[in-house]
Order: sequence, then C-alpha cells, then structure tokens
Amino acid sequence: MYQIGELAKRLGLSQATLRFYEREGIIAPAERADNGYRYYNSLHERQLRFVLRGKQAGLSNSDMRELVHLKAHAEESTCREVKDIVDLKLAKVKEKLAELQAFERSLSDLSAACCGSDELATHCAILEALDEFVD
Amino acid sequence: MYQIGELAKRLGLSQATLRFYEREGIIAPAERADNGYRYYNSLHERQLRFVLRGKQAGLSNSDMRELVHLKAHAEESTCREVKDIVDLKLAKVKEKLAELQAFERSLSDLSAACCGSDELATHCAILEALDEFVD
DNA sequence: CTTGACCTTAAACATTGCTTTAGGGTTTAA
DNA sequence: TTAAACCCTAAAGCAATGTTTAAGGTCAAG
Repeated sequence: MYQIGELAKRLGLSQATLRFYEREGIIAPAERADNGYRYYNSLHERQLRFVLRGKQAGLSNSDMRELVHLKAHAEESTCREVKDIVDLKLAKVKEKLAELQAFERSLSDLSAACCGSDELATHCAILEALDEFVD
Repeated sequence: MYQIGELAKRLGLSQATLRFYEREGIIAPAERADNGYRYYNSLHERQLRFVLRGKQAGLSNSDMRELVHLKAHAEESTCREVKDIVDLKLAKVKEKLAELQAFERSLSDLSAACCGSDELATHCAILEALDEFVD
C-alpha cells in the first residue's frame, strides 16, 4: 500500500493526473485512510498501466473508461464491444491521417515554390499561391 | 457592397465565423454603415479566400493572421518570413503524422488480434494485450 | 404599425486532457 | 513546537476554433 505520490512517481504521472483520472471514472477510486489520503495497491497500478497502454495506442480517456469497465465486467461483455471501440478509433485515426497527409502535400508544395531568401515578399510564390489568380 | 449574410453564404461560412475572424485580427475589419452594419467588397472576399486556402493547407488561424499581415506589408517583408511559417507548420504536421501512424499500427494490431464476436470478453485478446502479461 | 428578415454586441459554452491555484489538513523528524 | 514534506478539495485556467445564447437595434413590405 502506498500513497499517491509514490504511485505518481512510479508511473511518471502527476498526482493531479491520478486524481483527475479518478474523478473522470477512468480508474477505480483508491481506498481511503481515515485522514482521507488515497492508498493504492498493485491492482490499482496495474489498472493504470492498462490505461496508459491504451493511451499510447491512441485511445482517448473516454475510450479507456469504457475499456476499463468492459474489462472489469468481462463476464457480461463481449469481444465485439471491445473491438468496436478499437475499430471506431482506428477509423478516426485513418481519417485524421488522410487529412494530415493532404496538409503535408499542400505545405510541401507551397514551401518548394518559395525561395525563402531575403527577397521582398511582393512576389512570394507562397503568397501568390494562396491568393487568387485574378487574370 | 454586400452585407455579412451574403458574404457568409458565398464563402460557406457562418456570420459568427466572419465576426470571429475580424475580432481575431485574421482579416481586415469590414467597413461600417451608419447603422453599424458591416459592408464588404471584393477585396474583403479575396482576403477571406486567401485565409480559407491557407486553412485548407493546414495553416492555423494565427498562421493566417501573420500571413495576411505579411501580404499586406509585402514591401517590408521577405520570402524568408513567409516560408518560415509554412516550414514550421510542415514540421509540426510531419510530427503529428508520425504519431498518428504509430497509433494506426497499434490499433490495427489490436483489432487484428480480436475475433470481435459475441464471445465473452473474459479472454479478449485486446484486453489481454493492454493488460499486463503477468506470468 | 406590425411582421419577418436582416443586423449588432458581449459573454457563455463546447471539446479534450490535463495543470494550476487557493486554501487548508496531516505526519514526521529535529 | 515548528518546519518540511506529505496529503485533500473545489474551481479556475489553458490550448484552438469556433458556436450558441441573450438581448436588442434596423429595414422593407403590406
């Protein structure tokens, strides 16, 4: 059993983040001593690591809240429910990826068009490309 | 000369967004009639399209505020200043892209591991992968 | 003179994921 | 007993990009 400061240090999180996760229902509430202090054991730590791995994979806090719940009630839950969360996020990531790839191309094209020197910007190819080509 | 409602319609923006851009200093303030109404001309519209193209390329509001300023003062500005904005954003986009690609891989791997059926989640491969492999 | 369609503002709200602040108990060691 | 190092809460703040709400002028038509 250890206090929040130690758990925070072990996981590389701030104490405020741990309290935040608890408030958000992402992790199970810690046990409390009579003075109100939170006390944690290895199960809490394990649950936190579960959450951190999910976040590393790009899952959000609310995703992890759901997954933690499904895991805690695995007897009444299905693989489908679990996989749906992952697949939905995967679809969103792919969408975002496509958007960012489009940005990358646009920005590369703009950058390539411009000399980037001390020339006056009056004829800068970037500004011209973004402006209307009024004939 | 036309009012905000027409300009919004032409550009596919809301009136609130146009006012917001003006407040943020992203576009030049509209002219005002005696009743306080904003009035726009083709130059305003052109500047807005400039901003919208930049945003399509992934540039932020503050990027566009700067670019609009550089364009308006092109005589005292350099290509370098313009290109720096684009290149900085490009670098950020590439960073974000790398992060999202890592997410995509992680999520794909998770998804592939799980049957996604009505099976009980008690042995779900996703939950196991996120959990610790305690031997 | 009233109705509907315009327009105005300031300020609050929404989203995500925390961090920071303010104000205050508890514990331990010297 | 006092100082350092713990812990607690509620609430506000931040980042970015708008959207929504509340309250209220203006204008043209019938």
